[in-house]
Amino acid sequence: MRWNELDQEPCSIARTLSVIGDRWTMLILREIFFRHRRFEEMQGALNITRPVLAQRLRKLVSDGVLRKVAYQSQPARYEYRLTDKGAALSPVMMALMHWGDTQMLPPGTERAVKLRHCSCNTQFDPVMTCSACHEPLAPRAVRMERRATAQPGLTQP
Amino acid sequence: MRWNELDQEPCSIARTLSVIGDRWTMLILREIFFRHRRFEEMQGALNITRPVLAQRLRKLVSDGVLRKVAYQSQPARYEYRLTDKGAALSPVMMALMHWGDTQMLPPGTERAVKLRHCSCNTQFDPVMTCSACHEPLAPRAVRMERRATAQPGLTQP
DNA sequence: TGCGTCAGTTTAGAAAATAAACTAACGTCA
DNA sequence: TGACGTTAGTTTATTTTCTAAACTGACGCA
Repeated sequence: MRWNELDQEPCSIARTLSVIGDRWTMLILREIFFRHRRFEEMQGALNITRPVLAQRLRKLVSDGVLRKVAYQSQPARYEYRLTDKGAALSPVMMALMHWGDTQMLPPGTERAVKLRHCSCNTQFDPVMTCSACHEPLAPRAVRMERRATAQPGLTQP
Repeated sequence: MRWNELDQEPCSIARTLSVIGDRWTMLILREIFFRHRRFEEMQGALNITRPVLAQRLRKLVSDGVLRKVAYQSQPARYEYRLTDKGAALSPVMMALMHWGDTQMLPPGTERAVKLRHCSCNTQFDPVMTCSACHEPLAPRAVRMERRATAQPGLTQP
């Protein structure tokens, strides 16, 4: 399978990865979540090459994750902001961050980034819970079940 | 920045992406979450090229996300299973899936994959909540705050 | 002996990323 | 007026990575 065929997959994980699953996109979005919204700002912070940054921003805009907002004219200059669709990625971002904090950090190391919940104004950890029973989801307490119908390219003999 | 320098970053998102942030790794892990654990099984289901699959599995094992478990000898054959560190990625997987379900699916389309919570035996949606107030986290209700200390390569004037 | 299965490796060509320089539109300073 | 700086890219040449297809090797089966 070629990467650009991925958005045709019936699986939501595949479709999501067709948007954010490459080497740089989530890091670009991290910068946006940090409110670094401009090209030079992101380029300097990430040390990403310019052609890749330009191409990724273009794709994120065309995928509806970011939108360009003019912050000056003459010359026209735009910054990149999250759409609602992009803001909806925050659970993904938090989950990535929390895994790094708990699984990749040498014990005793302080975390580089903290999360603050605006409505209760507290530092917190993100906890994934079950919409039915509202309990936290233990790592092996979840089964992913494929629908019975044919799923070309994904089924298994 | 080269991709292989990413695991040196102080940011947990960057460190996580150094493990799972490339084009194929999360799809391979999806197969493992679906309990497709063997090379041929994954290769057929994903239509990934064999050299890439072999290299990614090798890296996931060396990163401690998967482990090889013998399922026969003569010839020795191994399958790939999640370690605890790997199983801890399930919130990431669920978050990716939920974003795809809610943001990428044409309205009215049925979801290809459902989640079942073993302890309450119900189909559910994953809900990210605040560890402090236990409320669901609204998309824009979270602030990511960088620690004040110097973070080479990440700070911003 | 020959075929089939599984888990890869090898090789050649295509695609993508990197690094460094370049472009373009403007604003400022002198 | 002209040189320089800022911002947001694009261009070009080189390096790296990925793809596709074939090949390897250990065994089981008939």
